[in-house]
Amino acid sequence: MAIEHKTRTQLVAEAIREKILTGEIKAGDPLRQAALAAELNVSRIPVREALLQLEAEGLVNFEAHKGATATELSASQIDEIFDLRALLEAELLSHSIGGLTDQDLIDAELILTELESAMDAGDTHLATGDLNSRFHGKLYSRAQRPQTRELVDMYSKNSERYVRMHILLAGGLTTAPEEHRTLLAHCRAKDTHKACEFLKSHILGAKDDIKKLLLKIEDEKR
Amino acid sequence: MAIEHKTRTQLVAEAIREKILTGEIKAGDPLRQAALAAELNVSRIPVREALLQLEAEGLVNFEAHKGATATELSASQIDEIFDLRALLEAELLSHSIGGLTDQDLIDAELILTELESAMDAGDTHLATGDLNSRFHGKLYSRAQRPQTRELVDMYSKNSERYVRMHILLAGGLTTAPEEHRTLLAHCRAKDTHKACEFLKSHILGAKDDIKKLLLKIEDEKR
DNA sequence: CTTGGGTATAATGTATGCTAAATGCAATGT
DNA sequence: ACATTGCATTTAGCATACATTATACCCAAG
Repeated sequence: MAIEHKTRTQLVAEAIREKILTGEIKAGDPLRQAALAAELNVSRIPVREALLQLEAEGLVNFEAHKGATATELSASQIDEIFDLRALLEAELLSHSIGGLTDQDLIDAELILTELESAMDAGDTHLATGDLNSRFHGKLYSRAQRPQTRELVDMYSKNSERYVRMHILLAGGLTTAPEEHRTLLAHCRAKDTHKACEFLKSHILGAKDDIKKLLLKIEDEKR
Repeated sequence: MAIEHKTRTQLVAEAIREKILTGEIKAGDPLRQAALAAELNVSRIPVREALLQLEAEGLVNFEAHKGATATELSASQIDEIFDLRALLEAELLSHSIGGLTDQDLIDAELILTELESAMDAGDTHLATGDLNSRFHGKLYSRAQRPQTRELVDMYSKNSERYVRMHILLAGGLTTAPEEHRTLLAHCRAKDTHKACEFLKSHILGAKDDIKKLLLKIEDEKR
């Protein structure tokens, strides 16, 4: 395997992205170029370029001459993003489900088992982040829709911090873990329609939970 | 209206975008930072930042240490993009159609009239670019789905150059202009289902035309 | 006390120049 | 003749330095 040279810009982008996703940088916080540059021991140029990338990912807003801030998603924006996710992920799944091999399904089940034991161990961070997206990703892996996939990944990443926040504040996932089992079963049965509809309601269900919480928080601000 | 100060980066981005959309820069062409900087009388920094933005828009590929190239869309990528557009634009329309006012519909019709006279005058550039997107935009204007809208605009822009290319090579639009009238009628009737289905087939029809041409070109390369 | 304008300051935007990586070519050895 | 290594050239990446813009503050006028 070839070693890869990461540019400073890429490293900086990863660092800032992580800060935003973990909540170290909260929504609305201003991102000062000079401060970040000093902290990461680089000049402002790679910081600026990283911020531009993150803007494309929807994690920061970049306003000319005013600087960057971590994006603050309103309840209505969350609403829209999850609607988009439902739409796009169902589309992906419908294109992928026919091509899923037995091995793919076994792999997905293994990830699910890991996910469940992570949940039992109380590691919601791992369960909702990496493992969750790996499970969904496995189901979409045969879609051969790279651009759609990219969009889906982007929006997943973008909503991840809100899912995490929800877990913190609500004290756990409300979406039942057995939903994943059901989804997997539909995929096994190659029942595209049922699988997609179930996936949509799975995503929209998560949305409703998060939105409720967010609306409450928005209210409390007044 | 507030006057707005455009940064060099924005100006450069617009300039390069235009070059790509008009075909002055062809798909696959390398974009040399120094050359662009010299041509536009700026330093390489705004050029770099503009290229990063354009990468987010999908118009260029940016590879570390190798430079940027105008994205080259294969037939299968075109396929996927138009599928996405059909999906997303139908979604937008479904959210917008109920909110469309009489005035909106009149405005849309006016744009359509302009579009038709531009077509009669042989100005396909204007008809397919600005006027076409303004017509569709008017129909989506009440959707209150800013993120979806942004995606749709991005993909429209991205496919525009292929539509133009198609017109050049095929000697005209194959999609009948009266399709727009039909779509408008469905919107007037507030028939969401019919309007969305019609819109989808409208977009997918355009896709097929362009894909055919693209496949032919790809074949001819061998 | 409020409002308007001008200046100070802090932040972003951009130019210049240096560093480092990738590519092509030539020289050397097999 | 071919592969391989090293060098030279080109191009991108980045740091430093300077220019420009926005904002906050102060002072003066109403």
